[in-house]
Amino acid sequence: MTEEPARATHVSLAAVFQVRAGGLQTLLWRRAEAPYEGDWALPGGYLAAYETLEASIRRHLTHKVDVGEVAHLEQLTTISEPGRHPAEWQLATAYLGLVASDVDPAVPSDTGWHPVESLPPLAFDHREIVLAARERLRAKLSYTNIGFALAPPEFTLSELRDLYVAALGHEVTATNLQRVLVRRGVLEPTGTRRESGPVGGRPPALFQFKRPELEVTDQFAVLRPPEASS
Amino acid sequence: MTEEPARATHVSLAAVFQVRAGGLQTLLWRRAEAPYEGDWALPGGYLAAYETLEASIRRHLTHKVDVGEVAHLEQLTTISEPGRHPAEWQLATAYLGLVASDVDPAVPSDTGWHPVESLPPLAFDHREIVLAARERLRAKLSYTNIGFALAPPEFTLSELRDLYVAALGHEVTATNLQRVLVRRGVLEPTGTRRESGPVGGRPPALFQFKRPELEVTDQFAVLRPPEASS
DNA sequence: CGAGGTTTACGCTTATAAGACGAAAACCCG
DNA sequence: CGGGTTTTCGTCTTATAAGCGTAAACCTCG
Repeated sequence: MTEEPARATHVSLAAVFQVRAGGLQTLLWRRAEAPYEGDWALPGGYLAAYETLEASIRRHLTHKVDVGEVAHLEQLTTISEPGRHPAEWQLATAYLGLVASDVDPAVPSDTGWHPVESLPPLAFDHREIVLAARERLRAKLSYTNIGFALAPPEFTLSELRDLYVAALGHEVTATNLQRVLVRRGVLEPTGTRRESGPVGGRPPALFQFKRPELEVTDQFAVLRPPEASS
Repeated sequence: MTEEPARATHVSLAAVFQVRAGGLQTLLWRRAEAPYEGDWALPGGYLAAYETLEASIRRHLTHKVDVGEVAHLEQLTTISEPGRHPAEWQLATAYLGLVASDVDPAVPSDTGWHPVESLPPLAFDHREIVLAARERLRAKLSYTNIGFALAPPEFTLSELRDLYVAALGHEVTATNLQRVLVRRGVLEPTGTRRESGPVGGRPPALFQFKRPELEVTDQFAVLRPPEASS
């Protein structure tokens, strides 16, 4: 029995976040065709033959933003509700993308940044995807070094705190942020300090993330194994 | 421009775990056809037209195990490497399934349980999927109440500890396990105690999980917001 | 019926991590 | 040089987890 299996179309989508104007914003483009003509949508598009999902989302992102500016990209989930597209049977694999706050990539005229706090009407199930992506980001800020993808190469603790505040949506004290990140070994001072600005005040020390690859802090593994004694 | 997008085949797969004989084991079946004829493989199969991925994996699991015994099922990731199937362009969405330790579901003759510690040669990329699923399980044991899906409705602390030991692969002290889980409010004593067995010893108290739905402990959100003062 | 063995339960102590707070440091401006 | 501002650092308090020892509750066997 060699029946032909059913084949759905498949798209890759990405919720690309950047902290702008003190808030978390996501990249959207305005659809010019039905369905959902005129609504805003996530960047993405059809998977090409023999193409990897990650290659696909990178290819489609290229049309909306310089993909070199996307500091982090990870798969979230695959959505398969048959009614998610009104006209065809289409699966969607959602990605989370992050852009550092010190760049302002050029985007086409149909594309722009929108605060996640006040999203316009979105096409398909894209609103749910954006909110799920934000939850993933918030969770990972706690137990990984994913903050490196939101921050410039060098930054002061106040600037980093502002990024965390924007992404997490609640206050963060710079003191504790420093201790937590330094203890985990993901943050280190560069040794230099910024020339003080026009407002005065003590010139802040500059910090950087030690490694620009995603790392999970295993410190949150409660019931962890007993220390291997030397 | 209304080009036809490319369409891959799509399968759902599940790494179904159960603690058996003191170790974590996964459900495998032996392939009778090429490719990978004779190798062991994860349960799963083609996605049917207009079928949800979760419905698909449940349908395929039915052929290998009583799906009613699967206490937890969650999506892991979607794999799209074009070379993962030697003959066709096939995507795969992997699931993690858990079966409580007090049941022994009937399985077909081509299907059996295998210790994750010593897997036989597996077809396709199924070995990686099993190991990734185990990592997900281990992580979630620390910050969710997912243990309910591995444990019987009622259990002693020693039994629960044995389940955690088997799943985590390292020692766990019953004292700390109890304190951690009770503090999080996921575990509660039933009030009854088990009649003592033939070995003697103090009869243990019986416990149960409060809620059989997956819950995430937000306690691991470091840098959490300041307490809302009343 | 009591001693010894076994398993569970519980409380005390120690270690570590996080949050709160205030003082000191380092700069600007007038 | 004094006042204002921002950063930095240390300390105190609280919360959580781990280690450990002892008590409790049951069995069996002599």
